Amino acid sequence: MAKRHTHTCPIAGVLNIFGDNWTWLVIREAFYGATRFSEIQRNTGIAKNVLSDRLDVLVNEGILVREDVGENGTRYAYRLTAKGESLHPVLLALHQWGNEHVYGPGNEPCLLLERATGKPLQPLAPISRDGQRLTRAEIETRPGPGASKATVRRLAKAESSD
Amino acid sequence: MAKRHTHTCPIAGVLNIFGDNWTWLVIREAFYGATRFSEIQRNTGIAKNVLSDRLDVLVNEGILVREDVGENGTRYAYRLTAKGESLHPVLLALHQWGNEHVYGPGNEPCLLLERATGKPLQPLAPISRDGQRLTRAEIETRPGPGASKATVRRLAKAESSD
DNA sequence: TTCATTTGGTTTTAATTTGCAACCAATATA
DNA sequence: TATATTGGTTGCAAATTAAAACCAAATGAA
Repeated sequence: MAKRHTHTCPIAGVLNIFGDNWTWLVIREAFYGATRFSEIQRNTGIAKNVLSDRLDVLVNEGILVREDVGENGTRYAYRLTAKGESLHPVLLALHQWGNEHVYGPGNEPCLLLERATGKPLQPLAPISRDGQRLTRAEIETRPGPGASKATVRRLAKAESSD
Repeated sequence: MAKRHTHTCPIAGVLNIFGDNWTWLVIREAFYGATRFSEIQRNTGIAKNVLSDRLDVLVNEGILVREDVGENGTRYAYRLTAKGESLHPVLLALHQWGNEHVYGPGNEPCLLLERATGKPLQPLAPISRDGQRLTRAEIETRPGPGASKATVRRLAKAESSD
């Protein structure tokens, strides 16, 4: 978290919020249903001061909300907002990669299944309008309305070298 | 990168490799086609000693390979392995989230399009065997063959509280 | 052939961040 | 009233990072 990325890039933008380890683990906890400070701390092993800081960041970014439970006291619940929930595909992709490449088939700590059938969830993949899986080559990366000049140059070069 | 996560969890496992900011930017560079040390350094702004360290990690993890170009000299190219390429869905998910939630519609620095049609790539989402989008509630998270006792307890609690 | 430049780093140093333990205020419980 | 729990904050030592200087090998230019 030392240095902010200043170039105009969606990935760099995400990393300015989720720059460290712990932030993702906090998000994981939120998706697993942990809401309390102490609960998150226990489950992740994060230092209290760091957790405090990261929760502030996530609340300020509108990814979590801090609710006052019990009743006007020193008890709070942190919950995902809609913006937070929209991180689900990111988390799924990380989860599947971890199962496949960190632990490997047959050694997954935690499986993802379709609840209706009990079958393994298919690997997350980009899909075309007509439901076909898209390869990397079938996806074009193009400067958008918010592109900087550097981005335009960058992408021109990347596309031509592909 | 200070502390390794020790609990058995696919996400924690990924974070032990991709724990920091810079590692993801290096991966982004690899996907954009940057192969050279100096090129990656210019494009990311990462300090040379840190880049050196991160490239070593990625090569050791089998995510990049270091090839000797030019010919047996001091020139190298870093390229994604198949394992590295399999990070594509993660990167796409990050990219789409950044466009949507960091920059916002109409201000995306970098669009993702289906090359065949020029239409925006659909948001990455989990789909069922019969091609239906799955909500979070339709996905079950269950201890796998490599689960620790802690994971089993954890998930039992999470599922019951959903 | 000599000299400068580029590449891909390593080393050094200072500043920043982390992990850890101690502490604390406000409730809740016995 | 005393004690425990929750959700933090504070202070400090240790680890990590950023920035700059330095360097060896190979290439290119004169």
